[in-house]
Amino acid sequence: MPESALPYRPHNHQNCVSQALADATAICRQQNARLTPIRERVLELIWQSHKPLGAYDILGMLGAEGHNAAPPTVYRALDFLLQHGLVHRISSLNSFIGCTQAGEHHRGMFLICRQCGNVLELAAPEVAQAVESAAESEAFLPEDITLEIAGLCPRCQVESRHD
Amino acid sequence: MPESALPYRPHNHQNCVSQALADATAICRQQNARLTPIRERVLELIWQSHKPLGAYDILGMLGAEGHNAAPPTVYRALDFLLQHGLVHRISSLNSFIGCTQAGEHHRGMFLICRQCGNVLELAAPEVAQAVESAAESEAFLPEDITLEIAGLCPRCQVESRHD
DNA sequence: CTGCAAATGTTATAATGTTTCAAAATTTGC
DNA sequence: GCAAATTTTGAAACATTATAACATTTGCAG
Ligand SMILES: [Zn+2]
Ligand SMILES: [Zn+2]
Ligand SMILES: [Zn+2]
Ligand SMILES: [Zn+2]
Repeated sequence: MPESALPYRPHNHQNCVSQALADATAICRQQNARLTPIRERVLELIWQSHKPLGAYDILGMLGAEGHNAAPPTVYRALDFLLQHGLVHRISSLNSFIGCTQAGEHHRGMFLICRQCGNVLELAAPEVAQAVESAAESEAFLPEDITLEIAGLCPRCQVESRHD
Repeated sequence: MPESALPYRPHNHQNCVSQALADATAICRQQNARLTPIRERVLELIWQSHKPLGAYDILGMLGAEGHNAAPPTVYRALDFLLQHGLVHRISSLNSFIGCTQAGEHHRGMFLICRQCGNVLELAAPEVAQAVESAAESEAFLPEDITLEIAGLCPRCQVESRHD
């Protein structure tokens, strides 16, 4: 059993945030995209934790800090961040999470703890490979893969045995 | 390249419907569950094609045939059908599709054509295996797998080359 | 028949996401 | 620098998807 992955144990999360923002800045510069204040702030809010946020959660947070935004503001920022591979959308939760592999070409796979709500993004190339070969066996041309695993993270498994 | 799977080519679709309804009847009897007229009708509507239907599509169809139902009626029927493994929910589309392997224990994988809208459900045990072993490598206990592949079906690939 | 539990009806409301048009900011060509 | 073009943001209304709460009906066991 591996050392527990970041979301599931205490860590200096400020590092996660700073790193994500620095990466985003670099990626946007490289792609000639504008990481405007709103977009950056939304990204930062999403990175507040390893739990996904809904668009209206973000909207509420922006409101609480005085920036009275309407839904399109948030959805546009999210679209931008999705477009540039800085966040992922978790379909099964209607929510959004920071990408831990921004910049790299990848197909995310998400381990979602139903207990604590934390999400771990895995690269899982062998899964992507299996998916692609299954699709190919049906002559299907895959473009976008949604792969979300709900279950119990290591920590919450332990806790659930303490009852 | 395999023979094109059912959704992507002409076939006697009435067979699909009858089979699905017969299976549902058998499964419900076996599980002591009541396949009431509304539930059966919703299942039949979903099976009208191999394209997923939204809850409000179903609601509209029920309305058109004189049964003036409200949203909870449809969502309750859908919950029942989900519970008993007779339909699947496609998270990325907020819609529902008939299960082609009702009764068998399985984790569905869905190939969704973005052009024609048809959905093919695959068993893909080797993908499930890869997913489970990736989860295990993180000491994660998977319970529910959402695996939806959007792309182009064989037919629509051919058509898109005719432009 | 009677009483209980499951299923359905009904109304209202919550949560999520989009369209549209106007205003402001930023970039581009000169 | 400056005007035009483009991108971004603001704002209001609206559309879609889903649930809560409570009343009523139905099916069934005793
Ligand atoms: Zn962190
Ligand atoms: Zn957990
Ligand atoms: Zn068919
Ligand atoms: Zn197609």
